[in-house]
Amino acid sequence: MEKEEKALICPIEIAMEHINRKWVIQIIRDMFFGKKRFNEFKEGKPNLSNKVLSNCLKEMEENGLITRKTNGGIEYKLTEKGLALNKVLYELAMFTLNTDINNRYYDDENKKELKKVFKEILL
Amino acid sequence: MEKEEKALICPIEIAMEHINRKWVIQIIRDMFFGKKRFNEFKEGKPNLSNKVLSNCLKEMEENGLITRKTNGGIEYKLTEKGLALNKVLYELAMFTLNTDINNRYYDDENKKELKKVFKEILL
DNA sequence: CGGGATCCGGATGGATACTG
DNA sequence: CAGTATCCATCCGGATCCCG
Repeated sequence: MEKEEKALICPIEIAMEHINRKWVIQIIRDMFFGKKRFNEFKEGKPNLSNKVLSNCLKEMEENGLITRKTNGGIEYKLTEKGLALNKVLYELAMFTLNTDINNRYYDDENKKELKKVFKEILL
Repeated sequence: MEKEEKALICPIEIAMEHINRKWVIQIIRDMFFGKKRFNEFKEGKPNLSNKVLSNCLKEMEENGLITRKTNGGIEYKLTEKGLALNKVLYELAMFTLNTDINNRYYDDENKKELKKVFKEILL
């Protein structure tokens, strides 16, 4: 009997399957910033419809990123696994801030402040 | 005259706009692993059609992640900006490896080896 | 408040065949 | 080798209305 071999799937691809969908990363970011409820996630996202948000939260729950609990209304929380995305989010933010060399999106002061905020919240 | 304010878009969202499309991350990973040519990117991706790959490479070029140059055939290369995604890729890989606590995808030896490889190539 | 049910249109992905 | 050109399927987002 030979040793069982699992086909080695690239871990990067597996990670991307968790966060590929359009709103997932933004919702996770919101949760790191303290948001918990359905209608909170919709704030500032005029294009996010109920259906899409609902599906999104469901998929995130199936993927083990969040939990859904009743607590005088329904609250969503990051799981251990969801929290483990902190460094991914941090590096995504740093990528943008570090490659915005022509200050297309931010001036130097913005960058400094944003780096500080993301570091405090995500690391 | 008041100070000009740019609307502050979340840097995480901007980063995601670069890598959201289905094959982008895998192509960038391939490039970190030394692949340069159209047909090399197709290896191991039976569902990646010519059209989709072509569009994908075009968009990545527009986004400043890669360059396209003729060199006895056409070669794609990561730009400085593209290379700056190294830590994002690394953290994506680590996320999967660190949260696979039930060894669903990898056994402990695989994990150790994969961590080593990604560290060498991406950091 | 936290969604579910429908419906629609555009974007995206994929297969196949062909080309300079 | 590095794509284009078609055609087709589908997914997905978004709008709207409805419900317990």
